[in-house]
Amino acid sequence: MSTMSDRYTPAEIEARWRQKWEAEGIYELDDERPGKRFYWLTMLPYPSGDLHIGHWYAMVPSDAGARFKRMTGHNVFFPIGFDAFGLPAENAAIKRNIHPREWTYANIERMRGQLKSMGAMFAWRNEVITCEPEYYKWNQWIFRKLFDMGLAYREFAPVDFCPSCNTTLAREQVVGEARLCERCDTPVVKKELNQWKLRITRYAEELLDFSGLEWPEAVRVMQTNWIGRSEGVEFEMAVEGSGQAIRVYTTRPDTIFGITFCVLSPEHPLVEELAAPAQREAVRAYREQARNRSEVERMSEARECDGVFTGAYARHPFTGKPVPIWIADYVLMGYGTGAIMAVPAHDSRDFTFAGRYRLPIVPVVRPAEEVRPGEGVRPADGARPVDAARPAAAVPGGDGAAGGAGLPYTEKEGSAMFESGPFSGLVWPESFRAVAEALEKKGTGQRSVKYRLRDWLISRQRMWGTPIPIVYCKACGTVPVPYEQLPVRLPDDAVYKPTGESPLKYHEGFLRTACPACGGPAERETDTMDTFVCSSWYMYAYLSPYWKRGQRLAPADTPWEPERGRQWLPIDQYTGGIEHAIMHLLYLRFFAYALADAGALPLRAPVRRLFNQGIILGEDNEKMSKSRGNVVNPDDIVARYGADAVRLYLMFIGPWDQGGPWNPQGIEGVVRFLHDIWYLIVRPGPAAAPANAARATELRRAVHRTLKRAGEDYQSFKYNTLIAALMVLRNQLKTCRAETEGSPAWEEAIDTLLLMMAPLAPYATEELWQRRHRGASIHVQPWPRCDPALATEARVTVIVQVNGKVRDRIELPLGTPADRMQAAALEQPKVRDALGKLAVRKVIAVENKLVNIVAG
RNA sequence: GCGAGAGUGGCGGAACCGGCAGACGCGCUGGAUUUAGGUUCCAGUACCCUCGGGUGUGGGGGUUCGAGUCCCCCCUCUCGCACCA
Repeated sequence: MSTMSDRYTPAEIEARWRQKWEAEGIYELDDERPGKRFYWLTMLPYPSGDLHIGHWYAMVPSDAGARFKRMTGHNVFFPIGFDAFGLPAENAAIKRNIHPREWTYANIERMRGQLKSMGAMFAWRNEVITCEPEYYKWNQWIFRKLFDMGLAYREFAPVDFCPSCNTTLAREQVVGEARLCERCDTPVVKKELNQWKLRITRYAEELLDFSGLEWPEAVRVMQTNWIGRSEGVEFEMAVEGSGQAIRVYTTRPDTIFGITFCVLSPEHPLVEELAAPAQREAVRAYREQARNRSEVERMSEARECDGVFTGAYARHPFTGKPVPIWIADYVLMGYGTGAIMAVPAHDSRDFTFAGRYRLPIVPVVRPAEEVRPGEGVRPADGARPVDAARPAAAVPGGDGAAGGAGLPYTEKEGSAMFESGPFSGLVWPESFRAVAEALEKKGTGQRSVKYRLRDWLISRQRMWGTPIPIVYCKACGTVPVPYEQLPVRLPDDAVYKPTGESPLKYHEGFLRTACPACGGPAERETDTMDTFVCSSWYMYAYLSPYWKRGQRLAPADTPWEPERGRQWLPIDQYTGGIEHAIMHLLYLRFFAYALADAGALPLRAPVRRLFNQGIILGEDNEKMSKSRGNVVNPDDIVARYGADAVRLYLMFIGPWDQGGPWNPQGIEGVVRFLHDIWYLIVRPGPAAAPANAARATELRRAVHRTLKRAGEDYQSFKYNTLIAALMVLRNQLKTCRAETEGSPAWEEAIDTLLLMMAPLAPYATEELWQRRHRGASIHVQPWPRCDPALATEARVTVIVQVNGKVRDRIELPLGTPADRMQAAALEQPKVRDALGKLAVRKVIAVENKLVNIVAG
């Protein structure tokens, strides 16, 4: 200590304290530590090999929040781990002819060091690596559990396939209108395959319930839209000349009298049967075309809705009139019943379709105020037989001219039915209810709720993932691997070839097994699980990593120590990127429901409070990417300025949820700030001026004002304004140093400043704290107490306006009553000047703020 | 098209419930120190101006004693969803 330099040398200081904290384990999980338990979580990183500035931006402010929480008396658990399965490892393995594990663990090794340089209070002893068999055995256990509960099933169906990643994807992993792979931006293709899915749709309704969750509005809205609940009516329409009926689904039963045709999805099972002999060939050709249509074609902007008449007619449920049945690929088999009633006057897609094939357009709802009482009480004439094979002009009454301006009219709020028989005049939502009830009474329809959410496809044709614990036996069929035989391990000697196929398919040792049911020869499932399975429950695993290591698993187990779960769950604060709004955050909630129903999890809402940080952009305000050459390497900046400066700067840039561009010059400001604090403490000040009591009191007020502000800003993650407030205090300390240094006020100011800064700049504050106090770490100190009397000013500056323009300012004691303020204001010479000859009409006085004199 | 969010100096951004617009920082300008550059320190920095003041928060209207903030209309940008019946 005697040779201690007075220079600020972050590299030396940071290495020293990092070592000390680690040796003392001050950040590790400790059930016995006093204080209310608080589980603070940042999303676990993928071990890509290099820590990106984006990782810093995600984790550093999160760490600051966790540290503040600890200072305010909480027993904080802030774990970290690695989401270690995934395709990049496999690609690297092929390229270098090594095992993906080698690549992955080398990256983890490197990233651990980088993560540690951040100076975060991670509880490293609870680290979890998801590609460990002791971790993924629980993925398999959970899969098995879901299988037993009927929540995991295998289905042969059209699925999205990424030709570049050579694997199928979940619906959530297909992005945007162009339908690109979420990982590699390649357009996905449709394939029909046998795939394992998790029945997330069973929880659709519950997933819409966010009550009690402090989650950002944006996430709640996105998830709600993704789940896409709609309330409608499903009803039967008899098909003429056959015993069959088609079931259609609509959310607009009030427009039912406007039906002019029906549309089945090309894949609808009844199509073949219904098609009239004359139309059979056209129907078959269209189905063929729809099946082969590539995604690109389907999405091309020039594409219009097309379809083919089947030659069959359905009967309108109320009028009994025949309605032509078409097939068209704008109707999807995967939603509703795969069949619709088409009301072109009140649905834009039906409208386009009707326009193209010149089908009639019959309006039956319009704004309520435009519907005259008693209008159109006779049954509508909307559904006329149409010989769609001939041009519409030749169809009696089928010239589509009934439409006119203002169509399609799709508004439902405030709309009323007309020309709809007994329903005419009914206004939404009465109109919905009345038609729905009528259909229900007939016995051919019932109200029905549909969701856009699809089941989660988890099969991946990749090797570096959790093997799906299923065996296929010629005799017994699909057999789940028994709990006690888990884990099904990945082979260590798989051969990686650039064929794009999973090596598991050719690994005899893995593939060939004995059927758990009959003992006969059987084959293992070679698909692995989506890595989002790992991240759907890792937060519980952190509590007791690799629980039941080396032990046999049983159905009644819990993948983590149950007592720990009861003590520490739910996660009190979760932070991470908004890009996970749908996938990870939806799967996580689904898993919580499923695990709770399995009796494994003691709660259904796993995350109480969520915060999404923004994205840090390159200097050019663009997303960082190697191709743009605007990537900021945190290691370089740490080497130059120290981790504390990088931490401070990332939090100073702007609101955390906003992200923003990295300005390489901007960091200088926080570097100066750190230097200023450093030299205020370690170097003797200027020759002391006589101690000044008034200055000292002023300083104390500033300190407590800042303390109040800092506490508030920490809680709402407003680090940018928090740091600005600390800088203001720094400026004041520099100004008043000569007159206050050495006084109790000065000492209080310095200690308080260090404590307020500790969560932001853990290294420098620890070093300075230890130089002043020697002993327990600054990071186990309590948050300083704020004196509210000092935090508020005794006197306030009141502005005086004349007709809304500022003319003067007056200093008044806090809480001066309005009439006294008014009197004081009117006495000011400047105010008198400004008033001149004007007569005072009115005076508005707002306590502690302003006086506005209205004159004219 | 639907949904969400955002438009404030040269730049990042402040501004609680409607009450001094531009805190804090970067950059820039001038000065001091320095052989020079850098560092550091001091002063200045929204715009216009006849130095009294005037104008300013994407544009236009409105409410109010008073609007960046509230209401209506419009424009621009970012994100999410998009044949979901």
